[in-house]
Amino acid sequence: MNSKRLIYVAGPTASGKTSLAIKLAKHFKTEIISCDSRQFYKEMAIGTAVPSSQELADVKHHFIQQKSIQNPYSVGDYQKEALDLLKNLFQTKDKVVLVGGSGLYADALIDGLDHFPKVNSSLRKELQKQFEVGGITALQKLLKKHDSNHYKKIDLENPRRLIRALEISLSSGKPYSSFLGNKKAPNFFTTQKLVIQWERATLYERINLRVDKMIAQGMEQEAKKLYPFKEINALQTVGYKEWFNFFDGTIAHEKVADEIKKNTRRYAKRQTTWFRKYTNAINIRGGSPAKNTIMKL
RNA sequence: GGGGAGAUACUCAAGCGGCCAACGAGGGCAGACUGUAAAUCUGCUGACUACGUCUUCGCAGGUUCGAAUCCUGCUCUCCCCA
Repeated sequence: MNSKRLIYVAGPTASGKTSLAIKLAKHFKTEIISCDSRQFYKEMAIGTAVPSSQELADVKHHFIQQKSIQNPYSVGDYQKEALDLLKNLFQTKDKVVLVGGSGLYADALIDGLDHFPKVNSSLRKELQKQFEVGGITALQKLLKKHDSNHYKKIDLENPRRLIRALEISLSSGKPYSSFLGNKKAPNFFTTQKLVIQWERATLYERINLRVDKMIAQGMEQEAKKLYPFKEINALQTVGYKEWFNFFDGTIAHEKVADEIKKNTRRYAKRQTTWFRKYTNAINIRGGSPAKNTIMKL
């Protein structure tokens, strides 16, 4: 039996993951790994509700504010880096806390990730162009030709998915699906997932409050600074996109907050859907664990 | 007081005799997800004892085999003239 344990604090945005994670990390005298795909970036602090400087001082955090939006960073990169870090941490700790709302990133670390070959970026642009010219059917036809297996399984209406499968297939000369299904979960630790849950209405109130707080903290200025880089992937993010729309003149200033709130609700919904498949998770209702929960960890 | 326009599902908004439980958009709800993931995509959205039934298009009548669509009256809203 493996004595090393990763405790993953999951839950939708604004559910209180940060404070629970800190509580747990302090209790176990350990450190925190973030799996929040936007808190990675040092340029995005206010709009991603990064932990406060006090919180960061209390517990050592990893993957918070350490990357730049200028450097593309993928789940694959994260998976490798976080796994190495985890190995290191488990040298001296029995427990490590993972926290963040990016389910894909958490799963990649916990369950492993298949290895895919590198893709040159011009290929994606090329496929993107084909999509613009020939529409979704152009991509569908291509995929049918290059990976008829995956063609049967994939969401054929989703250009992103089609392009990804195609860029792998085309650049490697092997079908995308041939790279699937070989992943192995790391075996030097076990994982306990905690999912924070709130009544829908309560969560929405928390989201609204958080957005108002972000705006009060100067979210607009932060977004303004990043506006020149609005095409960058990392900035395809709730909260920033809406400000960019305002700077573009697409939406009125007084509508920005409501739009952010709405899109944050939708994001939270998608997260909830993702976490629903964590069948062995401990549900933390109302954000704080029951007395005996910590014992079980 | 006179003239005109309009009232459609949660909201906006098409429809102008049968193909209408009613186009579309928004909002909401549910779902998918292997390097763009705070991204991207899909489905549902009158009610129900649901491959069928029932009740809807301001209200009340009428015409018609048949109306959200035509007629009459009423109520309300908006605009113009007094």
